[in-house]
Amino acid sequence: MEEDYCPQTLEEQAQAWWEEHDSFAVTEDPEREKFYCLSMFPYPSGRLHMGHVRNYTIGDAIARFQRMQGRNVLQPMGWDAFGLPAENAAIKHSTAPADWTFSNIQDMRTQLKRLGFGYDWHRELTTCTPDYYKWEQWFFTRLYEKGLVYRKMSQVNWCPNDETVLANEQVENGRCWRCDTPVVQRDLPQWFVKITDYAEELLADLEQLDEWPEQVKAMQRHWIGRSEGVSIQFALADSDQSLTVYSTRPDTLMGVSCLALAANHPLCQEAARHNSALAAFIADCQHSTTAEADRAQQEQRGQDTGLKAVHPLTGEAVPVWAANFVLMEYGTGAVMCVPAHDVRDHAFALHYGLAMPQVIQPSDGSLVDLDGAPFTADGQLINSGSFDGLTSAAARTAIGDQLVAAGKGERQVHYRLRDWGVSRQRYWGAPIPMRYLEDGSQVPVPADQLPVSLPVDVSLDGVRSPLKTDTHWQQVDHNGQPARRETDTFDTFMESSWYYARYCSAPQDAMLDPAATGYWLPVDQYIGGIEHAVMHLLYARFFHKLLRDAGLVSCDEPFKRLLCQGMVLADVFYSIDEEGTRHYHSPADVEKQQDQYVLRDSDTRVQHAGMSKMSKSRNNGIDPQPLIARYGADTVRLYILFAAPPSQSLEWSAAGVEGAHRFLRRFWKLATGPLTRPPAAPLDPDALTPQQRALRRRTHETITRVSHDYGNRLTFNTAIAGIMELVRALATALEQLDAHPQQPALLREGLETATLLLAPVAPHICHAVWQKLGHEEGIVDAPWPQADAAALVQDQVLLVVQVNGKVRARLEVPADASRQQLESLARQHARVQPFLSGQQVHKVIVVPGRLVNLVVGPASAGQ
RNA sequence: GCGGAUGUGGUGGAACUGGUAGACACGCUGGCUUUAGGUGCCAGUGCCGAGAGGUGUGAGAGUUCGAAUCUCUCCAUCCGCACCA
Repeated sequence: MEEDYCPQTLEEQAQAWWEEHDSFAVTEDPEREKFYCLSMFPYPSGRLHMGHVRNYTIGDAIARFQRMQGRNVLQPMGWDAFGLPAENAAIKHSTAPADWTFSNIQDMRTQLKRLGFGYDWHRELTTCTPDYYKWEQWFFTRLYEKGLVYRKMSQVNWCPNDETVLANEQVENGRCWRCDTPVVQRDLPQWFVKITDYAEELLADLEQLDEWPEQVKAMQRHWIGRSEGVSIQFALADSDQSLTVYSTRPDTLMGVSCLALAANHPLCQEAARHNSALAAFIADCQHSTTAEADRAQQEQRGQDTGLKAVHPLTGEAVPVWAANFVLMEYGTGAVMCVPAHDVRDHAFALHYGLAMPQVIQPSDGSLVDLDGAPFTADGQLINSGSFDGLTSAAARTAIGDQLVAAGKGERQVHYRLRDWGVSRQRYWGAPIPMRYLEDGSQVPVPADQLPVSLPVDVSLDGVRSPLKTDTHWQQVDHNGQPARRETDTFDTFMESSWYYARYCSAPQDAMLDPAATGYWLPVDQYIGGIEHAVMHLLYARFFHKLLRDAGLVSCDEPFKRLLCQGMVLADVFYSIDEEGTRHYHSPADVEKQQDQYVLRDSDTRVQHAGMSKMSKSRNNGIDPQPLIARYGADTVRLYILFAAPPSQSLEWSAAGVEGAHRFLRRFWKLATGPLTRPPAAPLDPDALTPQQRALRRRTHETITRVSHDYGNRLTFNTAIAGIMELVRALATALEQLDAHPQQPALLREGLETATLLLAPVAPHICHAVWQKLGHEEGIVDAPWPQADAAALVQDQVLLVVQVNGKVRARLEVPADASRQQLESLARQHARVQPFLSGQQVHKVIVVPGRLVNLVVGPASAGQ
């Protein structure tokens, strides 16, 4: 009767069964409660890695669990198919990005199917196909007409040797990754979407998202960065121009020692024409990347422009500097420096010997040593003329009022959030649907001429986008006038901002079907990596509100509940060749010899660069395929969920996969043994022995625990541990199968329960077991087990007795014992007595059902 | 630099609400089974100690009858920082 556990055969059969029954195809059914379970779709990089496996296993387990709860579950899958790696691969392997991408999709789809994920493949979408990006282009032209899209100059990383734009990722230590040329910043006209118009709503609606992790909402709040302050005008001496700065600390206005401008601020550029030192400084500032993380770590540098501003309240002259830490893209490109009361300004002033007037003192009047550190807290004003003595808060009002009255200031709400730049100077993306007429004006492509298809039969020279060199493609007729196409493509965050809605239905003649989105949205459970906590999730929330305002969706937020899984980390190894280029090596090819890492089968030493998330660019993805081939999909799924709770990051190691597989073998052995025979006598809970009642309680406690872990906590590791305990208890009890007439039915109930509880995680083996237990219907549609309250009742509970907080005894006590009884049982216990002799009990803490703590001390006459 | 997180045995982790630290696994040690084995089963396994007991959750302080859990300072690692996705 028993047979060997053979996952390869069994998993193929289960998958064939699902395929045959089209088990995961769903349609809208207003009679049933819907559940939309969505995992972030992958970039088709070639092979799945363990990060994908983790993400999709979590999603599939949730989807299957919700389905067993009786819900109408939608779980789709697709491909975030535009992006930079396709261009790099195309250059490296001389293929077209489209061919490479579609071939990767084939491979990865096969891998996903091999893992047994229950997707409705009828809804599969691929963002690089015109039937998808057509609607994105259409929507962009609607936004343009609504005034939510504009074009302005913005900086990019530029390689002067290759004459091409570089992504931040393609800049290594300020140099081009291909030719090692120092990168410079360059201004290009680019398209922006006005996300700042929605800043307030994006911030306020975070309050609605009570099933999002607090940390993610905190990150989004900081990213949006709402602040209240005053914009202050400084006139320029000997000029009719003026400078505007924004400050949240107008109370420090009397402590301004200079204004600082971005190097590419127009006034700086102008001043540099007669100031060679300044011109040199500005040129030097161009040798920097646009990445804010890099800039923030650069040494602060500045240069006096020679210009003088006029303090708006005192009329005193204030020097104007150029500084590398001021961004033209952010705010007005100018800030006021108050070295005594701001950390960054303090460092800057120390470095350049600028004045550091103190205008705030601590409220308690204590002295501060400004040579050491600035005083950044609120306090009381000094050296501020008529404002002396005011608190910071009062001074912010008073100084603000005075500036407003004088017409030199305005109260403003500012956001750190900047408008979304969607232009990319790359080939492999959705063409931006705009045209330029000969008079220089810009027009959107008319709806009936969409999509603007991306030519796919191209070869890449490694540097320039084929769109930029194809003058034939660029020429287009616009209502009888010659026009030129926009050659930039969209940021790929555009595609990933609305795919979740397109899954609901993909009409040929519309972007979305409001009836379908009305039924399915919002997504009930969204699962993806914590690396997307801000950008993707904020852009998608923004896009959703745009869709709502266009009447295409009806809710305010796209994702009801969010699970951010922690990264799966792997070691990063690299070597550097004679030309100084860094090559990343897969951890699978590296082995440790003594204290060195070397490439397998060679003597080449490699450097270890710590651990990081699995990525194509660092070549540290771990392919699940060898593990699936050896152990089967169920083992891989079980292991990745068992290894850690989903939200925690996980340093990849295959140690322990064996244990997961061993458990499935044990489970299979239990399930295919004598318990496949239907029990002769039905279960009668009243006829059980105390020992049998204990086993039944364990079965039902496991139902409670696992249901809570799957449904509420999303901690699959603890759920699996619970199932393992139950299976072990059943296997032990199986030895007494014929000892009692109730035993077969009792064990049968336990086994069926374990099978149902394990099904969301290891669906193939559970599918097979369910059939062997005689069920006609697939376990995918079996109802989730319910705990029997009567089985959960305990009449004895464990009581812990502590003396001064240290555990001295454990004893079984009646569950309904009173506080007095518990205290007395504790005091009388033989193992407790020695710790009480000669001591006086000062205090007794009784926590019913848990513990008694006796607080004792020396018996003294005085007390 | 800024923002967010994490830190518990040799290893992954558990302890859900301030109340038994180390569940469940991996590994290791010993034993049994098997012609043999990389299979299966049983027992042990935080550290110190013969034991009684002591001690222990990154480091240091604090609150509490009681702290892995709360507060403060510090250290390390990971994620994000707007053109990787």
